[in-house]
Amino acid sequence: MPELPEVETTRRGLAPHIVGRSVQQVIVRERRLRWPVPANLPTRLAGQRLLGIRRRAKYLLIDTARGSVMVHLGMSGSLRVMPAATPPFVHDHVDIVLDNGQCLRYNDPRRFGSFHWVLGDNHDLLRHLGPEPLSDEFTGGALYQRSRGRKIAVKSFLMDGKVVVGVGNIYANEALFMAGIRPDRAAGRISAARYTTLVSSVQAVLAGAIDKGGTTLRDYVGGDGKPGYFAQQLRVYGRDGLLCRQCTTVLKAIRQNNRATVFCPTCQR
DNA sequence: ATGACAACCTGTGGGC
DNA sequence: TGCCCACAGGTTGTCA
Repeated sequence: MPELPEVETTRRGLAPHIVGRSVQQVIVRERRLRWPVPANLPTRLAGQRLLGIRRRAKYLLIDTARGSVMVHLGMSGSLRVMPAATPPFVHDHVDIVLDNGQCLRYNDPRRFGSFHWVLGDNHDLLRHLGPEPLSDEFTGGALYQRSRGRKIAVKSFLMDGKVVVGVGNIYANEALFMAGIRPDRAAGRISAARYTTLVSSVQAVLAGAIDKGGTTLRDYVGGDGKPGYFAQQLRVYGRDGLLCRQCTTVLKAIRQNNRATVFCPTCQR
């Protein structure tokens, strides 16, 4: 479900409800996520005060004085704050019970998400991540250099977490449309100038989506339980067979690495 | 090193 | 109505 804007929206929604609170207990109903939920997580977390909540790529890091809980929402995960007494619904796998009668509840039908306990952000899953897309390190020049000699399609290149983090299928499609670049063009055959445009497009699309509270296609809700409204702004994703909003050409769908790609054959070259 | 692909899961929607 | 298949917002690991 979530790409970077949805994770960031979740982070912003949760922060006011959990930061400063202490953890009373942790209830793990289902350990079998992408990786098993660490057996010592409840012990590590119980009694700790939550000092802050950060995001790195699509990971959420909830800090305590002893270490941090690292949560990934995978494809279908969500985190919500609710009264701890709320009866658990199907796929409610983890509760972090707070000291005010509320709890932070993790739901994930597909169980592609994960929980880790990390110290000092030293974790293999964080180690090899590329730059944040909304940071100064994400530049056209860097993309251009890194792409030389690569035959991989530019869309796949853009979705490679070692190149830049947080750009998933929806926003890769949208950013390439905005930049006027065909998703199936070889990454190594795109000019420096066009990569500069692409960086701006990625940033504009992600920032715009964060501003709208993310994209709700089916059932995504942020930490405050509200859906996102970016779906109304989508130019190509999910619009194959419909007309390009810019030139009225019929949008074309292809599959790349078994993911849906939609683009305008006229506007994107 | 690179790039294509399978794998991990459940739920939903379309076609028949 | 029911059944089967394709597909869904992600990422890692394997293989050629």
